[in-house]
Amino acid sequence: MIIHNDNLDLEQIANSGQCFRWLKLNDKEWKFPICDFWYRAWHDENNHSIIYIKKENGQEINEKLVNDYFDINTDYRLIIEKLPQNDFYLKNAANNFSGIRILQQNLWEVIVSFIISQNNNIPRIKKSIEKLCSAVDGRFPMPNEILNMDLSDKGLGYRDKYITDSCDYYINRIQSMHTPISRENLLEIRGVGNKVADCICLFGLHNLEVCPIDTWMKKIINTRYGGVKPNWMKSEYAGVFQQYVFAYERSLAFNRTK
DNA sequence: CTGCAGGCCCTTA
DNA sequence: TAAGGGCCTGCA
Repeated sequence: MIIHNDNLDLEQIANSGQCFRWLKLNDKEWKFPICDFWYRAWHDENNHSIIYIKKENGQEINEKLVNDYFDINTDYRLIIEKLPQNDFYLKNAANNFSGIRILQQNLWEVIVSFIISQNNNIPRIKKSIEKLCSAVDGRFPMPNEILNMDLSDKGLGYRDKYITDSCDYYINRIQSMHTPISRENLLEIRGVGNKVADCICLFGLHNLEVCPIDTWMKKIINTRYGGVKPNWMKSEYAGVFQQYVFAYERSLAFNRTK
């Protein structure tokens, strides 16, 4: 399968922090899961806008499934055009990370992943998720499967009770819900506070207007905007803009420590 | 050895 | 409504 898109960069997406199960295979190839199956993708050597994708098991690809995952129906170029033109910091961030997209990942996986992410670092988050998956043959476990697991060896720390709580909540409430899941619903889960709920809304429910405020965003508000939350954080595509400045600020910090 | 990492819960005031 | 301590664990 071939995708042609100017606003899709595998490296930028993999490092954006919205997904924890992407694997870098070599200089150019990435491996990632969509709906219980693994895929592999790489950019054309001569044209970065061309992305080749194949399924690991060699089966034919359901192209709609992959297009939905990469949110191909959303035009990120148009979103970037909408950002405030007088905000040079945000413009610079968007220009440097215009290949980031908001993936449409499985809601359940997003819920668990971001509960694990609280007060945690990325290597350890990935390790915990990997251990959960390896208990069920490498796919992401369903709530009832997690409830049947021994969680003590998954490196979850004090979050283990939050995970079992979310399993109960998913089985008893979310699965049978007739109306769309709301932020208030998510906050009912023990271990889900404002920030985690926002991440689930953005990455699991694809609410692009939601802008999670984490320690990086707080730092950005303080150092770049004089302690006042800029209006774009409350705009229609605040979640997308958040991804741009998040990646940008982290790249600056990374270069400083090198 | 501390400090802390993409917070949240719980208790106080 | 706000402030502060405690929390699992691994890595710098």
